Amino acid sequence: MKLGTKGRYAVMALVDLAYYSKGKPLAVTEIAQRQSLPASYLEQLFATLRHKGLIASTRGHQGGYSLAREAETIRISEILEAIGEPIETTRCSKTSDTGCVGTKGTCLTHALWAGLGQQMHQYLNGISLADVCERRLT
Amino acid sequence: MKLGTKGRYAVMALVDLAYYSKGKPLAVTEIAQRQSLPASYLEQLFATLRHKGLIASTRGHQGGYSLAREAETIRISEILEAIGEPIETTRCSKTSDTGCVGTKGTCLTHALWAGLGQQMHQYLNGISLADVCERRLT
DNA sequence: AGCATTCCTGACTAATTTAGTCAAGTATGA
DNA sequence: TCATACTTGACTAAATTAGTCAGGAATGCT
Ligand code: FES
Ligand code: FES
Repeated sequence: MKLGTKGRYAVMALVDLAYYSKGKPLAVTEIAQRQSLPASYLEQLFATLRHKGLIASTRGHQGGYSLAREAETIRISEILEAIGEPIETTRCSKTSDTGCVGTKGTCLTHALWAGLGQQMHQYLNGISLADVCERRLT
Repeated sequence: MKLGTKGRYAVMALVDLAYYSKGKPLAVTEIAQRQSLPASYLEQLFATLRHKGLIASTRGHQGGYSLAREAETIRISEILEAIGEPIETTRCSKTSDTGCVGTKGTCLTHALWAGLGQQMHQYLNGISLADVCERRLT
């Protein structure tokens, strides 16, 4: 049950973006250096975040990335889902081929894992980028 | 952010054990069949669960495994930790070589992930095997 | 005693996922 | 025109997961 670098990096980068960008777009290399993340990897992540509409890009000289919306309105749960790091506590939902669906609909532990997933989602959905920036965390 | 089979299988098996064992020990193959889990894999898992003191074994004919303690006193969080599926939302804690510890102690998102981890642990710590058996889940 | 049953252990492996790198191209402003 | 910076896709090394397999050891039943 671990969080991968993809999700962590994405959130770190967006927090950095929200924190240091003053209206102007920031270059990937700048963010990568400041957060000590691999720049080429971050470029990949930013590409998908852009496709998902969380950030906007400006090309050419003085270009870079900026948040597509206000930091207050971007929730952590959104970022993780956009980057492809979803909360998967159950294994039965989608395909059902690898799923643990028994004869009686769901396995004995389904409700447990579903509850855990809901708990996590609730937490991450209640926190915005701005909250992290200003350290408003419980 | 996904739960591996190791953790899920361990909990499923212990729930089965708590649910179907009436004082008598149950064989691994029986549990594996009922929950449709790979038996040889489950044997491995049960070995480590025994070493951690969560279950007890009886060898020979009519042997099998039984809970070492009352189902009411075994928390899900214990099982996951025992089986080696810990909650790892941060990456800085232990070794610090792969950690994302920046110059100023902790990275910008540390508190966020720590909060998530605490949330998860709290949830799983508040639920016992007996709770799952009797479907007392929120 | 002998035999079936069941736990017990360690080594080994195939497949998947993660965590990236790298190279080449495109757009932009100075 | 040139340096800057985004954009894309292909490729890969390493780690982790999810098991299998073979053999051994204890126990109770007949
Ligand atoms: S987790 Fe949904 S059926 Fe097992
Ligand atoms: S998660 Fe602890 S310092 Fe980044």
